[in-house]
Amino acid sequence: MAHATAARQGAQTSPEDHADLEDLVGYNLKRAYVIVDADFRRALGEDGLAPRVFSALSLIVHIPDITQSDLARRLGIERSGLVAITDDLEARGFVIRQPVPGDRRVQALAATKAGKAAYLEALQTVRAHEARLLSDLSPAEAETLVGLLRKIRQIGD
Amino acid sequence: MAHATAARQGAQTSPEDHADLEDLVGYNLKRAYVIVDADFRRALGEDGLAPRVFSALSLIVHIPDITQSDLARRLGIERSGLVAITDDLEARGFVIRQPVPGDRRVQALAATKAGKAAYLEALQTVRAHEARLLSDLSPAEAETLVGLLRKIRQIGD
DNA sequence: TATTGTTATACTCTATAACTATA
DNA sequence: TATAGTTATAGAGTATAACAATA
Repeated sequence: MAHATAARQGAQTSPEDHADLEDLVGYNLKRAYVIVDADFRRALGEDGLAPRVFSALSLIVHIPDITQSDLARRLGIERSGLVAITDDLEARGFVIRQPVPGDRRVQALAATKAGKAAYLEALQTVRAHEARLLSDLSPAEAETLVGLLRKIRQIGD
Repeated sequence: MAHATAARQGAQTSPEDHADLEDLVGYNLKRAYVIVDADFRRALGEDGLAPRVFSALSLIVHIPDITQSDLARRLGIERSGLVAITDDLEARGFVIRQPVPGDRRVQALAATKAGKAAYLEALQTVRAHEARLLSDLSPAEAETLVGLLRKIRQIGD
């Protein structure tokens, strides 16, 4: 049925009109994401924090003694994916895994002094990167963009 | 210098405030992208077109005899990445590689009848997926979102 | 039985570099 | 020399499934 409808519409589609793709939210979302992601990595440098590592560090700094499971849930990724991220942060001396009294399965993540300082420095770099990348958007537009993206995020819960 | 500034701000940051991350465009962009990408794949099914294959097919349908190099440039990826995409579309019988008279290095890509029909059917599925995912956004908001994402894309040129 | 952290494994997407055949 | 398509390869990022320790 969908096929027949599609075929019927096909007769009306001119070959030169390629607005299809450019009008899709998903396509624009991905293209924008790729640009922002690449610029983030460029801004933080070859040996800098990867986006996902920066995000994890941010939550660890702000939520003391967060567990890996909780962190994974908040970041929207699987628990198993957090191991490499935590290893990365631990190897840099930014985070330590701490035993939790009362539940020996759990390891609480805590940012070290160096980790907190590194986070705040990275945050400034990230904010500069975003300011540069969003220079064509007014502050109001940037806020609108974040609000609209959050609406999409809420549906995906 | 940036370090000293960051350290100074650190003293003012309360541990409970984790607006940092949630206010960053990049973070929201990625989270939204992940959701839309996953729903796209779900909508088109296990053996359906992957997002990048759908995008390529869209351009091939709309720009007859486009070359792979041109297509790669328009999609913002490397030439080498297009080989697998073209192989995929060719294996499905949706696209053929055609020799171009006058330059034997080039292979023009052309959508078959089946390819055109499959594209239009997929487009309907994609539009339904986007309508579902963007149900919390008004048509005006969706348009605003696309406009803002395009502004980001333009900077990354 | 369920949960936490972990490992092993595989898959997608992408890039870089080098090759070939042409130009 | 330069370009189009291709191959080989590697590196992120992610998921799934299974495991040991613990609850």
